[in-house]
Amino acid sequence: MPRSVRAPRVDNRLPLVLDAAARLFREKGYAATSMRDIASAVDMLPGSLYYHFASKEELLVAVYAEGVRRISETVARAMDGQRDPWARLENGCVAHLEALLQASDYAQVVVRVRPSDAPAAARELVRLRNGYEAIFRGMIDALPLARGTDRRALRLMLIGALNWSQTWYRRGKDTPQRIAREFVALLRRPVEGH
Amino acid sequence: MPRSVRAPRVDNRLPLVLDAAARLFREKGYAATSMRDIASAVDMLPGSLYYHFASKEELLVAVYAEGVRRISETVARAMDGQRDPWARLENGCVAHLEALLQASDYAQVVVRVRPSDAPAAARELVRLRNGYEAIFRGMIDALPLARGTDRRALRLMLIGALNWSQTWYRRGKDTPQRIAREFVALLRRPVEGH
DNA sequence: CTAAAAACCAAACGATCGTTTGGTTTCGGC
DNA sequence: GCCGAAACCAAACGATCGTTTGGTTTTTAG
Repeated sequence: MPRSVRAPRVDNRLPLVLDAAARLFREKGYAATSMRDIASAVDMLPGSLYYHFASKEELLVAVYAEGVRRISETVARAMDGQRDPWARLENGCVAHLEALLQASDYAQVVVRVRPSDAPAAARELVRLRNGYEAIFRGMIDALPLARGTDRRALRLMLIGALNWSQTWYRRGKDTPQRIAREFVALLRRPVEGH
Repeated sequence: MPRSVRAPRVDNRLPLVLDAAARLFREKGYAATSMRDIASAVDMLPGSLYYHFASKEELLVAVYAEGVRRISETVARAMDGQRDPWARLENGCVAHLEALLQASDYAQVVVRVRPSDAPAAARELVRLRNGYEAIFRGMIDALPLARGTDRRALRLMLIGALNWSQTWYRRGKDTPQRIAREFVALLRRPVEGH
């Protein structure tokens, strides 16, 4: 069961494989990316990938888990140092969008790939994603809101709006900071006029 | 160029093919659905599909176009009869979600499939989707809003939140009506308390 | 009734898919 | 310096992929 009884070799290309897989899964999606695509991106033979992973789905899980880890860490880091709940939410959303739109192929895989794309690993992928969303739930629950406000709807609306930005975001025309701040502002202050 | 110089036959299974393709593209995604999957769903041979479509991408475009047509019609129909801009928006969002979560496999394909999944047809798919989003833009632009409100951000936030609901919606636990109305309400009235 | 177009069937094409198997190189620890 | 594990290579497996080609059936218009 323990894959390494002694230290791994330094020429281990596993990190490169993960990077390439993350990039390709993000660009083309899970189903449209072949093991050969990933292997040739790191100058390996396709079969060699199976030294590190038992299947394509297991490789996806590894990328997905790393994606969740990176978003969680980024968002958590952006939150502390802030006391005000609204400031914590705003900083968290900015960090979430920065990871999703700029920084990390891994993070984008979490949003792009559906658990049902890898049936055997679906439950695990959902479990991983729920782990992250708990952070978001915490941010929302800390907000002082008007009586009767549906916090679940608020959370789902905000996460949905942020994640969907992946489909229309254009580098250079928008910035994650502006988008996230504007979304939070639209919720916070009344939008109706006259 | 005109495929039929006389009336098509009544035993034409083209509509069944489109229905099956829509269902499978929605369930499994574009890349993970094979022409053989679609053919066997309607008891056809794979090659026979090429009498109706020159390629898999062309079949996707047909499904996608029908999806856009159905959402547009549903939303437009739900809007008229209403005078108040906020009522029009609310009814439009409800109709959008009903199409997306309950009614139509075609509509779900429009949200699920990315234009980049079919490179040769990507521009056409984007064009089709922009046609629908124009309706949404109209609804937002008609709203009386507080000075300085970013209408583009408002539209993108609302559409994103609605479309993303596909990933967490559970039949029986939620209803499209409740979700859409709650989302609009969260934007309309101030959410901050104390 | 008949010709032709519509709507398929039957069978295969080459390419690519995820994966396996058996061997080879290369490095870390004693 | 040497041995065993780590990290691959080389080559192929059967299955499945989108698509093509040539023929067959069925229906419609005149």
